[in-house]
Amino acid sequence: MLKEPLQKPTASELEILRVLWARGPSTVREVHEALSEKKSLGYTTVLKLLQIMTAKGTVRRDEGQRAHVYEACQPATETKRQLVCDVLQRVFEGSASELMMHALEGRRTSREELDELRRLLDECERRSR
Amino acid sequence: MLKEPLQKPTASELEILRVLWARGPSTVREVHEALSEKKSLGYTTVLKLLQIMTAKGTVRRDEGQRAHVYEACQPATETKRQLVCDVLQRVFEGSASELMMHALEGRRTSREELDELRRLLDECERRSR
DNA sequence: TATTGTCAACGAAATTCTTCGTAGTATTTT
DNA sequence: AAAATACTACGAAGAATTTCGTTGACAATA
Repeated sequence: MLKEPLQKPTASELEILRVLWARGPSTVREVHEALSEKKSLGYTTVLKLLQIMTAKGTVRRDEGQRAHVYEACQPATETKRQLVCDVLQRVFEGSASELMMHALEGRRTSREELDELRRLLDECERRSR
Repeated sequence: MLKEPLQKPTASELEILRVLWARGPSTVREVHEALSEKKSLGYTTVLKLLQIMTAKGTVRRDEGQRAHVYEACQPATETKRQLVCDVLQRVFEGSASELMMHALEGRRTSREELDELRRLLDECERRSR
């Protein structure tokens, strides 16, 4: 059953995806070790999650070696886009500026970040013209 | 048990909150009718959700009338900030510009929206200086 | 007042998520 | 080869979510 990855990853799945994005293709052990630095989590828990994600089509695996190597099916940027679009719709009715407003509010934003944001707007504008 | 609303609302709870934010204090019937325009949902489902949310401290209710009147405990802006901060951390490791990048990507952004975004950045900068 | 309609409370089923324990198999070390 | 180690598969328990049906109280109406 190869389903399109229309469904967004759950909280736990996202944590695993982040490891895979950061490390690239990894074994269960490697993912488990990476996650263990942040929180206590059983090895088989990670294994099970990866098996579920494989079934969902979120990740694929290379069974060539005894320790299967897992890899995200979608590029990080695509999944991130999907996740942000989801809140954009569900919380802000599609208004990017409202989203931005709440993102900037309640946190100090560095000079660099502000510059970067401006650069993004410039680019977006150039592209739309 | 009055718990601080540290927990983020679930998907269904958010839908209800959005109605309460838009309408202001409302009865179960009113919330149900508002939601019914978008999707089919039983009356008691909405009632139950509101009862759960009351228990969690997400909403409070006025039992003065036979039809209780529900109201969000937190202002919309506070909950929205919380939700966006959550993805900001969970998905983008706190980088607002990365969040923005993915939000702008994959959708046409209107001139007005861009202007508004620029205005937000100006304001943010002014405030931080 | 008898009937009909409205409402809250409760329980509970169905689903999804999260987390592991156990068992079995393959590999490596003694 | 025997023992220890590393892995996958499977099942399942527990928690959280979502969705209603049913019941009983109250109110409006005929």
